[in-house]
Amino acid sequence: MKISETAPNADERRASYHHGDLAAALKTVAVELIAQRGVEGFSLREAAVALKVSPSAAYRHFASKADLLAAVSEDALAELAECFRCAMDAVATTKNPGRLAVARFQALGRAYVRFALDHPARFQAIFGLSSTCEARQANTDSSATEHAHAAPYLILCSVLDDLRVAKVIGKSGRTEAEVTAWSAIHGLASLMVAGMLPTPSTEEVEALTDQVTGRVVRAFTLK
Amino acid sequence: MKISETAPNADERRASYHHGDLAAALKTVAVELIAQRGVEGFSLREAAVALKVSPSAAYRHFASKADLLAAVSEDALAELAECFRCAMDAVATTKNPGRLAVARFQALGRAYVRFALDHPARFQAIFGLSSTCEARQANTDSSATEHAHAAPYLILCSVLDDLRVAKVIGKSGRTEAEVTAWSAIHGLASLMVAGMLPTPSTEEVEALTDQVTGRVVRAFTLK
DNA sequence: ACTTCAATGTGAACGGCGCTCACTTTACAG
DNA sequence: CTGTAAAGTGAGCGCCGTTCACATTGAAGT
Repeated sequence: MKISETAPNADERRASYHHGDLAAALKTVAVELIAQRGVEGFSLREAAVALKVSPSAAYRHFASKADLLAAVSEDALAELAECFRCAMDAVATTKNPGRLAVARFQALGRAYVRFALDHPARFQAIFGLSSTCEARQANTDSSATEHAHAAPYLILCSVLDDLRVAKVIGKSGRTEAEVTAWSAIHGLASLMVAGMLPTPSTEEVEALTDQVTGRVVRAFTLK
Repeated sequence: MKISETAPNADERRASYHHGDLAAALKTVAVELIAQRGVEGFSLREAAVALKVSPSAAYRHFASKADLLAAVSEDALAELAECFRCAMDAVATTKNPGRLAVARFQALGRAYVRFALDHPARFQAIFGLSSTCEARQANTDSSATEHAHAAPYLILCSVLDDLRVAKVIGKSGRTEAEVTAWSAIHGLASLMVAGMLPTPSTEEVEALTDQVTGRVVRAFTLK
């Protein structure tokens, strides 16, 4: 993003032969192409052509197509985390810590679903490939996969901690809530992106999301 | 033409030129290949070679690779529905209709997760492609997608009806429960298949699944 | 029994793909 | 001014999905 601030003829010089920041440009155009054709329809060559660059040029910056996709996924994950932080900060502060934590939790749910629907390409980049089945023995041993979601996951956990501190949920519930809350929100967003749930207007989506997150809170609320 | 000395039965005679049931064979080998290489690594040509058949032969039975995958998905969905029915039938009958309905609901959750983990290829065939993003205007207009999940979804709904009749959940909760329960279970299975949750032993998986389904029930239980 | 025909499988071919390699161009350090 | 490493090029390999003209087969009609 910090390319065009030095000299006015920088772009032109770069355009002559060297691109300037082909790596970033590739990631950007990749997101656009994925948005148009889906992850499985994304083509490295097409991205190169769109940037008026030889297909082999991409391999100076990424070891493979999968590597580029992984980089896009990483960026998207950071973006999701940023959305989480924004959503939490945007929650109106309340004196009641319980209500505040619940509001934050629901804001996270809305942010997650909104991210998935607004940026399906990025969402697909994060969760779309996953290289399931037996074909992932050469992968970094699961710790990387876990780490990949660390940022948003940790934010969720911090809100769950808030809920526990505010005595909205109990101690044992706190642990269970990690998986349950993550599953419910992720499942909702996945099904919506996949078009397997009626995807109504924005307001209805938010209402539906609030329903789900509200039920999750209820599932763990101390009697 | 040399096939067998004893009795050239129908199968072997067909094997000379005509395969017999190439459509079914393609679907079967597709599942195997997807299990090995994942959906995105699946190749029509490789499937044809595995069956000792010309790549173009597949096009006598399926309009395209996507069409074959759709057929696999359809079969997998029927199989999932069958798993649901088996799981429900296997629940020990109880006099308490509430407990029975809850047990059935949890059995459904276990069946879903078990199906996803035991048959990741089939699970991926159902939910893996989905043709998200803008690239699905040529698709059948969402009613087909909805119908695609009709069978398992309807089974889930019937159990939710049981829960309502048994007064475990309320009337308003009954509607919300459809989306919430589906999202939670689907999200759990998706995250597990994607390896984004610690995938422990079978027993622990069942315990985790029961936790989630139990919490869902709790979320809708009448006070 | 012979013909006809629709169904099914073949092989070659087209363009697009991921990826590699030898080469060229550029930017910059010494 | 020059050498060197980074960055881009273009040809080419093998695989892919898909198509098309053609070959083979089983069965139905006469």
